[in-house]
Amino acid sequence: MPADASLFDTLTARGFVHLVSNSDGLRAALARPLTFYVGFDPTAPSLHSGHLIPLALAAHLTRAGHRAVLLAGGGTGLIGDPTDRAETRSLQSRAQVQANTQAIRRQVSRLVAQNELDVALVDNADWLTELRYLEFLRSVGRHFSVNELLATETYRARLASGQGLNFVEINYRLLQAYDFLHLYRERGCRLQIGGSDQWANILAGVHLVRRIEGAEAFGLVTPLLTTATGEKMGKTAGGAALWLDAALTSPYDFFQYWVNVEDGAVPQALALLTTLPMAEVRALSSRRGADRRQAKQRLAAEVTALVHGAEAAAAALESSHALFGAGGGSAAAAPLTTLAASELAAGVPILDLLQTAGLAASRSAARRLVVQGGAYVNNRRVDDPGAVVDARDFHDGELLLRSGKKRFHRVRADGA
RNA sequence: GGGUCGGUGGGUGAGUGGUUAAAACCACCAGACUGUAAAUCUGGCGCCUUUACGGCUACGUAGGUUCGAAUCCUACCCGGCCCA
Repeated sequence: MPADASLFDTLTARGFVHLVSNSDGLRAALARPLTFYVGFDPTAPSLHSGHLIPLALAAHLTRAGHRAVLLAGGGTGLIGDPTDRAETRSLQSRAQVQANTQAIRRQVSRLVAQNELDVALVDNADWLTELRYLEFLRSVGRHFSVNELLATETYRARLASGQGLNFVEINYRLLQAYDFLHLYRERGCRLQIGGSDQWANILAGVHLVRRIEGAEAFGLVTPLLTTATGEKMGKTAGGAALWLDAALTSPYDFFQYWVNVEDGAVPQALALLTTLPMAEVRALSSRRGADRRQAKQRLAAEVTALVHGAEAAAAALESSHALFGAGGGSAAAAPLTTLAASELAAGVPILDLLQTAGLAASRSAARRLVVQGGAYVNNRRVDDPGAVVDARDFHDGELLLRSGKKRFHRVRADGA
C-alpha cells in the first residue's frame, strides 16, 4: 500500500494525535515513505498496556508504507526515565537491564512477526555505551539550556515537591534526544512517536536534529488510554499491570480485562487499539445498555488477537462465553491448577484450594472470602471455612472454583 | 565534609512511651443493586491457628533503655534542604 497524504488525517480521526511538533510539515512528509521510531524502556521483562497505543500507531504507519524502527532502551534503561516519577528511581543493575532488554526484544519480534510487519529492531546500548563524556558534552550538551530543562513539567514538579532531582535524571532527556539524532544520521529517521508522557523527551530530539543537522524531524505523541474519570487504564483486577507477555498475563485474563473495561472507554479503545474501520468502530460504540457488552467482546477479541494471535483470542473468547454465558463451549483457556490424585484422596480443605489456585493470597484471605460469601465450588456457594473438597466434587476430572462474580479457576484431578 | 530535617502498611499520610496491627483517604477484595459496565450502599483489607477481646510478625537496619517503644538512646544505611 502506497503512502498517502490522507494518512495523517486518518490517524487524527482515530484519535492518535495528541500533540505534533509540526502538523502541516508531518502531513506533507507522510506523503512519501518515511522512517520513524518508537522506543521502549526495559523497566520490566515485558511491555504492558501502556505500550499498546504507540504499537498500534506504529502498525498503522508501517502498513501505510513507512519504515519502523523499534528501539529497546538497553542504554537509557541504565539511567532510568524520571518522567512522571515522584522520586528518584533507583538504578537498575546492568544484568537486570540486559535481561529485560532481551525479553522485550523477543517480545517485540514476536508481535511484529505475528502481525506481519516489517520493522527494524535496535538497542540504544549499541551506541550509548560507547559515548565519550567530554565529546558528548561538547557536541550535545551545549545545545541544551538547563533553565529550559528545569522548566518542563517532569523536572519542575520534582523541584517543587522538594523531592530532589539527581544529575543522572537530568541527563536522561539528552540521551533520548541523542538517540533521535543517531537514528536520523544512521537511518534517516525523521519521526519519533510515543505516549504523551514522552512529549518533552521527543521534542528534545527534534530540537537536537535541527541544531546539529539543520534538518527538520518530527515528533508525535498519542493520548493515554484513560477511564471516564481520567485515570490511566491498564491495571488488572488484582491491581497488577496488564502485561503483553502471556506468561505474566494470560490471554484469557488479557481478554477479560477488555471485556470488563467501563463503557466510556470503549470508543477510544476501539479506535486506537483495533484496526477495525472507523465506520464499524462508530457502530459498535453506539451500542447502549447491555448491548455494549458485545462491543466490549469485540474489542477484547481484536486486541487479544493483535497481542496473542487469532488462535489464542478465539480460545479466550470461547472460554469467556463458556464461563459467563449460557454454557456450552470449552473453558480451556481459563486458568488451571492440577492436583495430584493422592492429594485429592485425602480431601483438600477449601481454604488451601483457594490459595493454591491463586484466588486468595493467604489462608487468612481465603477464610475471609468464604466467610463473606464470595467462594464458590462448581457455582455453588461455600460458606463453611472448614469445608473439604474431594473426588466427588470433580466432574469429568474437573472442578470449577470461583471467587466473587467473575474470577474463575479450574482445578483438574491428575491421574484419576 | 559540616549543619539540619526526615525514613510508617500497595500508595498518600496521621501517630511522638501503654486497648496502636497502627487514624484518614486512595487502591484492592467480598456482599447488595446491575449489563462480566459505571455510580451507590454494606462489610473486609499483616500472617497463623483449636477464631480467641489467642499467638506471631511489622513502622529504614542493627543494637540498647524500659514492666512496656513506631514513639527514648547509640551506631549504621538511605533521602530532602542549607553551608562548603
